[in-house]
Amino acid sequence: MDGTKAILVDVDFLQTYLENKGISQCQFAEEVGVTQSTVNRIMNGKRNPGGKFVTGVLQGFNDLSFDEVFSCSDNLLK
Amino acid sequence: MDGTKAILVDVDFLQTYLENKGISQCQFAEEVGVTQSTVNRIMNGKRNPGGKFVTGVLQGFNDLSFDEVFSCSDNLLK
DNA sequence: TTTGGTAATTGCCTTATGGTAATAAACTAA
DNA sequence: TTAGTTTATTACCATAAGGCAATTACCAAA
Repeated sequence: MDGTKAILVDVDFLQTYLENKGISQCQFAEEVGVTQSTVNRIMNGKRNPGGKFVTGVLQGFNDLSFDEVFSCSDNLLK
Repeated sequence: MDGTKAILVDVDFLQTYLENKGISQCQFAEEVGVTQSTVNRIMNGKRNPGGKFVTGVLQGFNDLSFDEVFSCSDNLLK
């Protein structure tokens, strides 16, 4: 909706990762330290991930790296 | 002030990097796409870097990586 | 059919990020 | 000394992230 920069999530990658590990959106939320509502909004492109989400993912899943999951680009929110 | 997770900046690293390159806080701010006030607040630990700052740094300075400049830990704000 | 787990959604609220001045202190060069 | 640059600070404001709670829909297993 605007041209501001934001951290983006590779939703497809994350989706696949979670499916392969059999982790539900709800479990994921808990591990990351945010609510299911927050995860869902981010996974469906209604919110950009903030510092709390990014940190939670990287701390909660040590096999994931910033560059794998996130990228830096322009805001794509609807 | 609280125990929430946030992205942190390696201020010493960034400070040194900018000094070595002879880049002022103001020039840096412009390159990153935020204001000098925002850069200053982040460099002095009064604000955590947000998505705009992180993205601006990584896009504006291709020789910098997320892992070099940032880390994921608990909020240290005063 | 009913239970249970999951994903999707939404309204309301709080807090954090970032902008916009504007100002002050410090330092350097002319 | 004065002008210019840089860093630090601050009050006020707008917007975005995230929580909370509740609801809906879907689908599989008992």
